[in-house]
Amino acid sequence: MAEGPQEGRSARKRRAILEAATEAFLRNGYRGTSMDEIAEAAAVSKQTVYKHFADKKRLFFEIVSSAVDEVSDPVHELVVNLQDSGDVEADLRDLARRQLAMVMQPRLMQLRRLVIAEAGRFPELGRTFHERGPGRTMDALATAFERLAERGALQLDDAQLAAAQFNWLVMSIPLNQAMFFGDDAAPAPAELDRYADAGVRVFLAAHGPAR
Amino acid sequence: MAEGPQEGRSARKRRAILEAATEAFLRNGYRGTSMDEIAEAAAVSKQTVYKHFADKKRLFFEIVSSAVDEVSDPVHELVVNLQDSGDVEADLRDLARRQLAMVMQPRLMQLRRLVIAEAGRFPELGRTFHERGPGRTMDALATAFERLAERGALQLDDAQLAAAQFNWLVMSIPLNQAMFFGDDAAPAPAELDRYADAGVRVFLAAHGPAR
Amino acid sequence: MAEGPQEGRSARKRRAILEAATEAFLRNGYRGTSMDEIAEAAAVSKQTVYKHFADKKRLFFEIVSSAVDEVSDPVHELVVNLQDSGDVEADLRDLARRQLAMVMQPRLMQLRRLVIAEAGRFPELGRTFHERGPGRTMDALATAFERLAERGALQLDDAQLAAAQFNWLVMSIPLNQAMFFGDDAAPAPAELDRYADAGVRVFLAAHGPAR
Amino acid sequence: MAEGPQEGRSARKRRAILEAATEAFLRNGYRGTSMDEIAEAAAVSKQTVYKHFADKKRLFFEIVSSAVDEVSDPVHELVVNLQDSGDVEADLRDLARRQLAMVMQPRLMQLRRLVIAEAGRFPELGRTFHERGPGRTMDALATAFERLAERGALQLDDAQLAAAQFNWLVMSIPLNQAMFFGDDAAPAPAELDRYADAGVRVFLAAHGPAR
DNA sequence: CATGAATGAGAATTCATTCAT
DNA sequence: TATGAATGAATTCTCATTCAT
Repeated sequence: MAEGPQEGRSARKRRAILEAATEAFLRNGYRGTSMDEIAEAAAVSKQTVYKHFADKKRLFFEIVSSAVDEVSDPVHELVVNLQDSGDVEADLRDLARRQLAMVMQPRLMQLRRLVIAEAGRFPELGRTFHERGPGRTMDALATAFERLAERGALQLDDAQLAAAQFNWLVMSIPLNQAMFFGDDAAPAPAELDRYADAGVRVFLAAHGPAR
Repeated sequence: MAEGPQEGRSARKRRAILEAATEAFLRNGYRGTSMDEIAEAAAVSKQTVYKHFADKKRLFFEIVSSAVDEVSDPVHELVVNLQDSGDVEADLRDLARRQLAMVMQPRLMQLRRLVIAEAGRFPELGRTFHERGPGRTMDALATAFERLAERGALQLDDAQLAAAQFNWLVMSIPLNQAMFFGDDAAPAPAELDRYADAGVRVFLAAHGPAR
Repeated sequence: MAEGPQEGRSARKRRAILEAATEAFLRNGYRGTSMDEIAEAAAVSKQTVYKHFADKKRLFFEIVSSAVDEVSDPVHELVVNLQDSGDVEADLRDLARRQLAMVMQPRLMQLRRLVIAEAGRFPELGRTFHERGPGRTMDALATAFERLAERGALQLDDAQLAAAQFNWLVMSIPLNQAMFFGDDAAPAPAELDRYADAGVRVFLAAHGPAR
Repeated sequence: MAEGPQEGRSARKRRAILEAATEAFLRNGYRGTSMDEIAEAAAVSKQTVYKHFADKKRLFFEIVSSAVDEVSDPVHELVVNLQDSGDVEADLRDLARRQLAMVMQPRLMQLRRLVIAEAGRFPELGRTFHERGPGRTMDALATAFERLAERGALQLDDAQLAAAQFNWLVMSIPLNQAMFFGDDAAPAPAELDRYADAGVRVFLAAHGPAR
C-alpha cells in the first residue's frame, strides 16, 4: 500500500505489462513474442493483459509509439539546443558526437530494427517512427541550420536537404555497420567520435562558411 | 522432358523450390512463410522440399545468400567499371545515378528489410549480406577512388572512409525514406537522380580535385 | 435516489441485469452471451451479477421464464376475451389476425428460436415455454371453443385437438417461414392477415356450424 | 489394402470426418462441438480435418447440406409417388401417415433444431434447409394436388397454399410437441397416425371433392 | 458491497517436421 | 521418389467463476 506514491494497482500493472512487452518485442520482434510470455514476464495473468490492451497488435503499437518518443526525445532536445558559439565547426562537431552516441544506443538500434522488420506488416509503424524520430530531428536541424545560414556561418540552398545530409554523413557508417553486424559489433565510443568528426568535416567542406 | 537441356528432374525441382521460397521469404519474412506455402507454390510435395533442404533455416540461408549475390553483383559490376573520362564530376554523377537506381529496386529493398529483420535471429545473415553486398561495393569503390587519387582527380586521406561517405551520401536519404515509408513511397527516378547529384556535389566539395 | 418510488438500489440493479441479459440472450443465444457482456451492458460489476444470480444457467432460466410470461400473456389475454358476436367467422378471423400479429413479433420469434436452440441442453426450458406459452393459449382456446360448440356455433369432437388445429392452421406457414428465413423475411402485416383468414376458412370448413 | 472397394485412404478419412462431425453437430450444436472432438471421434488428426475442410464453418455447412438431402430425399420421394387410387381420402391418409413418420425421425428432428438454432448466425443455412427440405416437399405436393384437382378429386384456389396447409395440418401438432418436449416425449407411432388422420380430415373438409 | 485481477481451462487455427505408403 | 497423414506443440483469444481489496 505504501508502494507507488499515487499510482493505483491498475496503473502499476499496466506499466509492468508495458515494460515487459517493450523488452520482449524489442528483443524478439512481433511474431517472436507471445502474449503468454509477456504476461509471465510482467507477473500478470493473460487476462489482465487483454483487459488493458485489446489485442496483440494494439499492444505492439503502444509499445512502439512510447519507445519512439522515449528514445528520440533526447535526440530532438539536443538538436533544438544546438549552440552557436561562433565556431561552427566546434559546435557541429559537438552536436554530431552527442547525437551519434545517442542514436547508437542499443535500445534505439533495436527499435529501428524492429520498425524496419515490421513496416511491411504495419505500414503506419514506419511512418510513425520516422515522423516522431529522424523526421522530427531533421526538421529541427534544418531550422537550426537556417539560423546559422542567416549569420553566414553556413551556406545553404536547401536547409532540409542539408540537414538530411548532415544527419546521414554523421550516422550512416556506424549505423549500417551495427545494423548488419549485430549490437555487439557496434563501434567503440572513441571510434564513433571519429566518424562524427569525419562527417562534420565533409559537411562543412560543402556547406561551411565562405573561405 | 524436352525442357531444360542438361538439367535433371531433380535440379529443376530444386530450382522451383528456390524460386518459390525466395518469393515467399522476401514478401513475408522468415516467420511469415510456411513450408507448406513454399511446397505448394513450387508445386512439389513437402517431402521433396525437405529432401533438398534439411530444414527451414537452411533453406532460408541458401535463399538469402543467392539473392544477395544475384542482386548485388550488378551493383558491384558498375563500380568496378567506373569510367575515368577526365571529368570526375561527370563520372561520379553517372556512377551515383546508376548505383542508386539499382539499390532502390524493390527486390533489393525487400532483401535489405528481410536481412535487417532477421539479423537478430541469424547473426551470420547480416554479415553475409554486408560482405557480399555493400561491403564489397565499398571496397571496389575505395580501389577505384585510389586510382583517381593517384592521378590527382580526388584528394583522399582514407579511401575506405571516402568510399563509405560517397556511398551513403548518395543513398541514405532515399533509402531510409523507402525503408520507413514502404515500397510505394519510393521516390520517382527523376528525384533519385537529384539525390544522387546532390550527394556527389557534397562529396566533391570535400574530396574533389584541388582548385 | 428519488428514482423508483419504493424500489431499492439492489432491486434496481437486479432489473438492469435482467434487462441486459434478456437482450443479450435473445440476440446471441446462451453460448453466444458472456457474463462480462451482461455485466457491462447492465453497468454493474460481474460480482454483482453473481450476487444476484448464482450462475449463468440460473440467470438464463430466469430470463427465459420472465420473457415467456411477458410475451405470451397478451396472447393468452386475447384468446380469453374471444368475442361471441353471433358471427363465428368474423370473431375467429378477428382473433386469428390479432393472434398471428402478436406471435410474429420479433421478440417472440427470438424467444422461440432461443428455446428451441437450447431445449437440448435445458430440457426444462422447452416444457416451461410450451406450458406457459402455446400450451396455455391452446387450453384457453379449447375452453372458448367448447362454449361456442354448446351454442352450436362450432362442431367439435375434441376441443383440444380443434384448438391445436386452429392454432397451427393460422400460424404455421408464416411462422416457419420466419423461422428459417430470418427475421427480415417475415411477411408483411397484410400478408399475415391473408394467412390468418385462410387458416380460419379451412378451420370452419371442418368445424363450422352445420349448414 | 483390401478394405473399401475402390475408395482411397483420403476419401475414407474424409467420410469418417463427415460422419463424426454430423453426429457431433447434430447432438451438440455448432458452438457445442469442438474440432478436437470431431478429430478424435473420427480417429483422425486435427490437421487432417483442416486439410479436408478449411475451417469449422465450412465443415458445418457441408455437414448440414448433406444431412438435409439425406434426410429429406425420402420424404420428397414419397410425395412425388403419391398414389391416385380413386379414393382421395385413403391416398392422402396414407401419404400423411408415412410422411409424418418420416419427419418425426430423431435425426430429422435434431437437424431441424440445429438449423433453427444456427439460422441467426448462418442465414444461408435456414434458406438451404427450407429449400431442399420442406420447401421442396411442398412444391411436389402442390403439383400432385393440381393433378388431383384436374380430375375433380380436390377443390383448390391456390395449390401452393393448400399444400402448405396440408403439410402443417398433418405435422404441426406432434412436431411442435417434440420440438419443445424433447425427443423422448415424441408421440408413439399409433398416436402419430391419429394426428395424420385428423389433419387429413380437416383438409378434405375444406378442399375435398364436392359432395 | 463492488472493483480489478487471477485462475485454469478450452476454443480455433497453424506450424515444422516425420512416418507410412 | 514423393504423397497424404500424423504428431505434438504453440499461438491468439475467450470464458465462467472466484479472490482480494
